[in-house]
Amino acid sequence: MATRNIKEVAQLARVSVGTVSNVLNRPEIVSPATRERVFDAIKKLGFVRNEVARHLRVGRSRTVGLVVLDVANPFFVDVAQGAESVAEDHDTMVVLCNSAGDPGRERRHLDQLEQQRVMGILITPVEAENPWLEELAARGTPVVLVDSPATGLQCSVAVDDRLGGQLAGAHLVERGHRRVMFAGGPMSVKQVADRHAGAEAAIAATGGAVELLTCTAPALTVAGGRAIGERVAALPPDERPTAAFCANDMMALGFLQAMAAHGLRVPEDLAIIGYDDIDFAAAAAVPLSSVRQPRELLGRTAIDLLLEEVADPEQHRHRQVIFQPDLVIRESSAPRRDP
Amino acid sequence: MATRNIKEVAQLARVSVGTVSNVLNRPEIVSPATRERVFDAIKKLGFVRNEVARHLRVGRSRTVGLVVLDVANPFFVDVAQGAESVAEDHDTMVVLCNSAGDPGRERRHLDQLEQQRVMGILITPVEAENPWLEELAARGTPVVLVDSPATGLQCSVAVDDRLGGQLAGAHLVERGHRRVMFAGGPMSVKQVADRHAGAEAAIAATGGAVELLTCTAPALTVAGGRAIGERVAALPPDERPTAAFCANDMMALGFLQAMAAHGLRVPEDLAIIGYDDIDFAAAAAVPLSSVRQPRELLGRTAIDLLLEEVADPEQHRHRQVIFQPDLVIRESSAPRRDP
DNA sequence: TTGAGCTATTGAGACGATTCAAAAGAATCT
DNA sequence: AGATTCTTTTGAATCGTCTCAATAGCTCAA
Repeated sequence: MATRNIKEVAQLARVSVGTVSNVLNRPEIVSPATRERVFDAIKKLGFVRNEVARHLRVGRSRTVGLVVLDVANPFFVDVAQGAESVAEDHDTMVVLCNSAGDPGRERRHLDQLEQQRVMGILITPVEAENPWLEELAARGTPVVLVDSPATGLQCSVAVDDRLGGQLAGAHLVERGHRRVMFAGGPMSVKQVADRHAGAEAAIAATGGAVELLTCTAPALTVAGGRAIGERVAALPPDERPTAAFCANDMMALGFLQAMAAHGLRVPEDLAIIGYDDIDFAAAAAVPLSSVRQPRELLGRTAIDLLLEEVADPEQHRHRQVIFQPDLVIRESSAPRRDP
Repeated sequence: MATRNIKEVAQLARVSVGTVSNVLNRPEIVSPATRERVFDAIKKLGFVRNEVARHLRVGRSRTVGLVVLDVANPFFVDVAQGAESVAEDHDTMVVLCNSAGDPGRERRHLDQLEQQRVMGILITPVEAENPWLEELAARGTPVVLVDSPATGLQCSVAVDDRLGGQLAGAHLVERGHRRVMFAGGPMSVKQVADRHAGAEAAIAATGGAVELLTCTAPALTVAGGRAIGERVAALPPDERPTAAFCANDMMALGFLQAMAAHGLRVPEDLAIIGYDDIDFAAAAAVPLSSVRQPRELLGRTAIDLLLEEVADPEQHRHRQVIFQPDLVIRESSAPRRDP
């Protein structure tokens, strides 16, 4: 069935198109009688406003893009929900795009979003340095970095990953571990590098009493964690670390699975601590200790900054918001029985 | 910075707007020299094609909407990934919308998608009967139902939930359980009703030897499962079921948490089986038995059907595709030690 | 009766791309 | 040179809505 347009509505209601448009956008300036006639016509024809044409004319869109590193990671789903809850109040749509850690996919999503002339973009970039993002912003699409370091050139919302790493590292040290592994992903991902640096700092503070091994997987996924876990399980017991700090909870869950598969007990044989404190962390085979981030708040704040910039681009000053993570201790890093 | 348009490009390259458009859409019909000039101008100006205007003129959009019941449920994330993988090959965007089981939110998302004139909508509806969806389709937006019963009026992709329920029920019966609980959500959700009906059938087949209790939570979430688990844990041991079939894995995880919190052992004191076989099911405190659905395939097939309809609306015949679930047995429903 | 001061309505441009019939140019053949 | 074909390029019309200056209709006062 052909979709109806404003002109057909105008014809049926015997008014001009301008009036129909007024009924749609500023009903209060239209006399009640005509307004009624127009609404009737709309209903009779099943007219639905064409947002595309409206957008073209008005120039502003009512959607924002959210590009995340991994939709399968509940952390990002929570960030997205935070963003959406705010967007909803502003009658705005959030389109969720998954870069899956692939710069190519990320780039394609950004192109598409820019072509759609979205109101703005929230993004957790794959790579820390991204000139493309700056050009995008320079061409007029506001960008807010989410869970990512501030470059100063745009707004950003992040959690102090270095502090998070430090909390995790210090916790393991305090539990008496002397050989700790950092199970991470590509160090080109700033989050990973920072969490690692934090852990390193905590361990360096022991003055050499504790050793830090670093092992990386190609991606921060359950499979990545499992792969590293397999390698660890294959080590002779005396070379094996007694604790692992995983760059996120997905990896920690994979690591945990590998331990179980090889009959290693957590935390007795090896303690684990993850990062993000996703809801599934508490439900894991051994409830996971983790570094919690304010996930929804991250999303909410990001879109707040974006809306602020859109509302008044002239006066807007870019801001870098940083939240603090905190430690959630569960069974996976419970104190070791004395050896 | 003002965004450039085709006219500015044309001016700089000293050709007509028609030629620029040709360079963009059918470069092969433009002479190499002009093509080069136009590309140079595009690069110099940082021109980005306005997809909104293009869409308005051409009439077809390059995005499809996917409305799911719960983004926090990895099942739907996987369905979305399946859909996106196909969409990507067709240079199409999938916008993910979360109805969160709320008909109001669902309705608002549908309105928005229709106003945006998306190419089509994939949806797991909140309610089985939905006249609104039919009107939407009648007005010209193709709709494909996902993981939902076929109404015959549109395409649909589903998994046989009744069979799934039957598999789960039969499995528990076969394991020797005589008092089984179905932990579900609103029966108005067709999936829940069907899974329940399947379990009921399997149990009825025992000729009254097995008893089925039914308990529902307001939503199919971890919290919902936990709430039901709490109630069960509070029952005196001899009234307590010996097994629970949860309407999905999220609930099963919640149920499991409640058991652990009250010191009940799974599967010894109470066996659990979930539904969906999400990745986290295998990583749970007690690895969950579950009824597996072909999640990504569901998404891929749904968008295939949609693209088929869009490609040739005249000749298109609506189809109802149904997949078979299968049982994945893990520790949470391991055989009971003989009492 | 005329004019001023309202409110309600109108309708002619945008907005930025695509399309396509027609014109212009280039190449080939008589 | 002129006719014929083929290749490129042009530019006006179009998609559906919004905006805004202009107009119409009304009331009230002088």
